[in-house]
Amino acid sequence: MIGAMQHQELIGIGELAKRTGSKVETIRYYEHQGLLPEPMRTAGGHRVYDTDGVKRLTFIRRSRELGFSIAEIEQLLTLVGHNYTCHDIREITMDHLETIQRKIDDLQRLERVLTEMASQCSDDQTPECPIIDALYAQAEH
Amino acid sequence: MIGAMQHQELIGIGELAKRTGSKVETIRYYEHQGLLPEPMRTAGGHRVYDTDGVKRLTFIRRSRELGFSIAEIEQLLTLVGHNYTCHDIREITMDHLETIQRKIDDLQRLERVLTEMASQCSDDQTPECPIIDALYAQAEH
DNA sequence: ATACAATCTGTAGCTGCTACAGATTCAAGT
DNA sequence: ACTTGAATCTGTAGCAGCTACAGATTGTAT
Repeated sequence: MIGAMQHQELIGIGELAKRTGSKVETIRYYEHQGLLPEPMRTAGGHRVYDTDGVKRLTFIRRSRELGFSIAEIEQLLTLVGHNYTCHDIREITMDHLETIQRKIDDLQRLERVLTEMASQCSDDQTPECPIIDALYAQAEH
Repeated sequence: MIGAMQHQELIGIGELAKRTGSKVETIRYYEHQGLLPEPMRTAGGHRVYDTDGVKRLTFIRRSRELGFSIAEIEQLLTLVGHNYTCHDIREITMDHLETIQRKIDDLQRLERVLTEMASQCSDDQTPECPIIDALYAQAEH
């Protein structure tokens, strides 16, 4: 098959930002971090993107929304670019899930302690406050 | 009553760090941020702390462990130094609780989505992966 | 041709530390 | 008194993940 050159729509960074729900500065930041490859440029030096750029940035943004770190996204993208298996991807995802679950646990512990402390407050106009007392107390552990 | 000068134990920054479970650099950071007042110094310029220093830093560390931000701790300490009521303190605490609960909600939403995605994985050696498909998909909202 | 928007690079700021480097200073031992 | 070696000093840079400028240039529409 002789490569049938397809017409690619070319867009600027502003349009890319709009289509992916990013900010222009964020796109440049990802490029600087190596998540996005250096794009083509106009004669004047403005960045030009094609459909691949939109796809890749969509991937990045979706991953960020799911809380993946830049480093994790780099892993995912490297895998996707080379030879990946569903197993590999699932493993990264499960690691990430564990991180999230640990954070949830930590926050829920804080929530319990703070709720307990606030419940002991009289909530009135006196300067006697169990919260302050607790904060000054040596942490016993 | 003639002021009975009490003997105050004086300690260096290393000892203060040990007693409060902080790092030396963190203490200097808090000082720079205005959370800790500038302490006395030895002739040579080393910081010297007394019991008040220990108390205040304990307060800060306990607050940080409960997830209060530097700004919130500043508020708390200002209130404590002036005329505070239990109500004031409780209000800051409840605000903080809401922030934490919002974070928990966000993380639990992530957890659900990621778990769902991972559950659809075949987890085998093929390069067909629902997670990757989902990440490339335009977020529909 | 000209106006105005978009983009360019580079740097600094945010949060809460942590980790250096290179220069003192302190405390203990001899 | 002298000499180590540990502690401390100041100042700066780094981490994550952006965001927000400033000041210069380019693109586009009329």
